[in-house]
Amino acid sequence: MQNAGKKSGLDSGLPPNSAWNNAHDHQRCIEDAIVTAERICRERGARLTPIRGRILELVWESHRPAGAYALLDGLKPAHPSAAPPTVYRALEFLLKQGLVHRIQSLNAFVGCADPEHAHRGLFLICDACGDAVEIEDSAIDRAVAQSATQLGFALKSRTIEATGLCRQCSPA
Amino acid sequence: MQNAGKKSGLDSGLPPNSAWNNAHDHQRCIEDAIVTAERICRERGARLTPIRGRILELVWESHRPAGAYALLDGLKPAHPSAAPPTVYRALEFLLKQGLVHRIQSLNAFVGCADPEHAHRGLFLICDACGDAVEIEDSAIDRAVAQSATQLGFALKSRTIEATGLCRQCSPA
DNA sequence: ACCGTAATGTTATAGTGTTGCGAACCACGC
DNA sequence: GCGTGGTTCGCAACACTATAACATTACGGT
Repeated sequence: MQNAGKKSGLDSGLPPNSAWNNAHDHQRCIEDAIVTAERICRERGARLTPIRGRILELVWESHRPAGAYALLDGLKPAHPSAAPPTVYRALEFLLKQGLVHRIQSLNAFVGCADPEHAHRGLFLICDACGDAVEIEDSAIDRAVAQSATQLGFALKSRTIEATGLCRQCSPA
Repeated sequence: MQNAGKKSGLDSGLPPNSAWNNAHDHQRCIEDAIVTAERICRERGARLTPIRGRILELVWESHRPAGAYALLDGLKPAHPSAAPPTVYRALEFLLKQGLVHRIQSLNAFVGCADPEHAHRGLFLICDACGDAVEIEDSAIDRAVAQSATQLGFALKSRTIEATGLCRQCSPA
């Protein structure tokens, strides 16, 4: 269900999203994400302003990574004065709070399903439907950390992004 | 890049001819890369034209990922008519031949030290000196493949990019 | 020499991200 | 209430990254 097309102008030509979990109620997805974000920000004393909240909603409108300028288009109806820096500043805030992730290979952003604790995810991006899912795997973490350590490299951040076909989009 | 060449003891400590090894003879790095590229292209019937060769040289001038427009600047003296498409076409060719890699998080390109066989690397990028080294780790490959398989995801490609401080740049 | 394809030239434009500065806003202490 | 200082936002311009579209040239095979 994370249908494209609800109320925003985020669509840019890819096939409509198909949920990786057929049963998932995407409206619930969004609401949960917003509620959680509000709580987290309250706890941390961070300000989830209307602009930032709206960007977060837009990011969550689908599980497809959203580009900054698509987000800008979605923001403009409610905030006509919005410009690129408006979006990038909001994204910077959301990234810092761990509420969204950046997908480097797409220059785009997706909501984070588990913003409570810092984590290093692995993204699986479907070439067909465009959906990206984030998973965690401690084995990968260990393997990367070990490789780095062997070279005397002090790891600070890391991103893993994979492409392919998700179950729904795979031929039979 | 590092270990330009061939087999170096693969896992213990620094590769002998590493970018992160002060002693490494970088001129040799470049020459090896060019010679290898010429041979590979000859074997494959691919045409390593002057423009493509020059771009490859430029990419290899350092172990720091080079942006397309920096490469364009380097290309212009010898090819005054060069324009962005010139560079991107050359890069497309080099990428297809496996002679360079793209660093997604930097929108930049580095030479590949082992273009002989297809491989999925892991890049360690030093925040201080900017050098990027590519390493391979089958354990990571397996871990990623396993995670994907569990979700019914048919893996096609994957990139791993990590940042931090290399040994030379680490505070004692 | 001729033809078809690959490679390059050329111009224009799309897409992504940043800088700088000043005004508005907000929390906080007085 | 009233500053005051830091955060957020408006606004304009700009810088960087990448591709589209079409014309032209060079190469390789017959």
